Amino acid sequence: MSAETKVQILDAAERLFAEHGFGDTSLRAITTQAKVNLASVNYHFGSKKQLIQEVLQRYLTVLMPAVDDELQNLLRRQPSPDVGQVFSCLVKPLLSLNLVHPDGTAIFVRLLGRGYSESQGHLRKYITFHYGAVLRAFVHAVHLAVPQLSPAEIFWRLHFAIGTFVFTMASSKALSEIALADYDQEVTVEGIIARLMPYISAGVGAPGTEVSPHPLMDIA
Amino acid sequence: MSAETKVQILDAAERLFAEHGFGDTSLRAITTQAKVNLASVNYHFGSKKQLIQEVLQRYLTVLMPAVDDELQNLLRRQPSPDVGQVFSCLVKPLLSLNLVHPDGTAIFVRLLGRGYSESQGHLRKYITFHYGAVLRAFVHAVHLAVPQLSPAEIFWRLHFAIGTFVFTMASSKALSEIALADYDQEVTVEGIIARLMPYISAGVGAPGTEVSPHPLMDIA
DNA sequence: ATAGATTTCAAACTGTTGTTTGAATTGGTT
DNA sequence: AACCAATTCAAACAACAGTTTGAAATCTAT
Repeated sequence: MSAETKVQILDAAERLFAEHGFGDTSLRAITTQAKVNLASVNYHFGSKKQLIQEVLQRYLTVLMPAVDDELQNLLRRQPSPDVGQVFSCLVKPLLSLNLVHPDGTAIFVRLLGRGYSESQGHLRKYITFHYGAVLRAFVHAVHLAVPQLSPAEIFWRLHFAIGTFVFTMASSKALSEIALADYDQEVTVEGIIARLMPYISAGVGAPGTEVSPHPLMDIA
Repeated sequence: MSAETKVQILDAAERLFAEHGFGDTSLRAITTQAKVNLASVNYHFGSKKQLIQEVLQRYLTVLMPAVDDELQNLLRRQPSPDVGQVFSCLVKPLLSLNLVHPDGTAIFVRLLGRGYSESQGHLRKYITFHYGAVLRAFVHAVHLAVPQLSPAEIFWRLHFAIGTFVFTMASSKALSEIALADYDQEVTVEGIIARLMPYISAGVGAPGTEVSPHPLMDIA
């Protein structure tokens, strides 16, 4: 029954973390919802911090290799991809999280948003450390798609894209409610992702403006 | 000396809120940094919640009327603006916050990011209630710039843009450090905003794709 | 069936949070 | 100078956080 308890904790934790954030979700709230004893979190995971890590890990170990596969597939059949194609490599892997877990895509992507804005760069470092190769492959593919942009420009644009994505997903619940009330739109995660792609593709692929980062030095 | 204490609390609070978020900043941390007594927060502001509100208010009362002015100026001399011109209406008002307060732009925009992702829609409602007219004026201007997009599509794109903006600014400190280390770029808030503009303009102005929000209904 | 390891449980512990209290101090007005 | 209101202050408050404890219960393997 050990595995049972661990899974119940992870399932309850990911939902509460996604909805209220890591800091504002207490272990008591998690164990109550998971119907397990309070102490079992520390018994099975050691600490709250490690619980958070395992919650994210469960998704990352599925997502990242899938993204890597998609990228390799794309570049094999299309050595000069466009931006839309590169970003589309994220779609299927993201949606496949729905098969791993009901509502998995939405939950993971909200967790990602929380992790990026709450953990002061902790999550970023974790991903960079454990999945650096996949990240580099992705950046490389983007570079193939928009070779006219400098590496620095690509760096910024990619983080803009992450921001667009992560923020939208973190607020997706509220946004969906507004869309339903104001525009009679029933919204799904797939729908939001589909709407995001043109925006991100156009943004990342926008004409480069190698802005001087030292406006005052133009005078000197 | 009353005004003195209030201002010191607000100044310390906005910096700590911007850096660590609202939930993870204790009143004790604020009062220590402000060099005032712990109880003075409740004396002058009533509660932590109201302190947060006043911190944001101090900026919104400067920013929003300025944005309104810029929008009216633009539409008067350019009844059919493009997307870039509309979003440029945000730039000067945002940078003017730097005059109100040292580093005001960066602080405010980080607060905005925190508020949007942490306060579960509380901030959004506050802004909508108090500055609904300015928001509508902005949406109207965007509609003039991209009349081919449906109101629903504009709604989504604007929130994508907010996400891009707010997330970038919330992580601007970390991003600036990376940019400096990896690309030898000294980065300022002005520089980031300048880089953001082409991305957001291209994203919001991207060709519309009125995606079916009910993918399964296509089959039925 | 019994011994030993694993897991659960209620309870307590330690630290921190926002808030309140009532006395001490300060400021302005007459 | 004397009074009253406004402000500051140290201290305590209750609620809640994550974690630890040691005994009870359960499972596993001989």
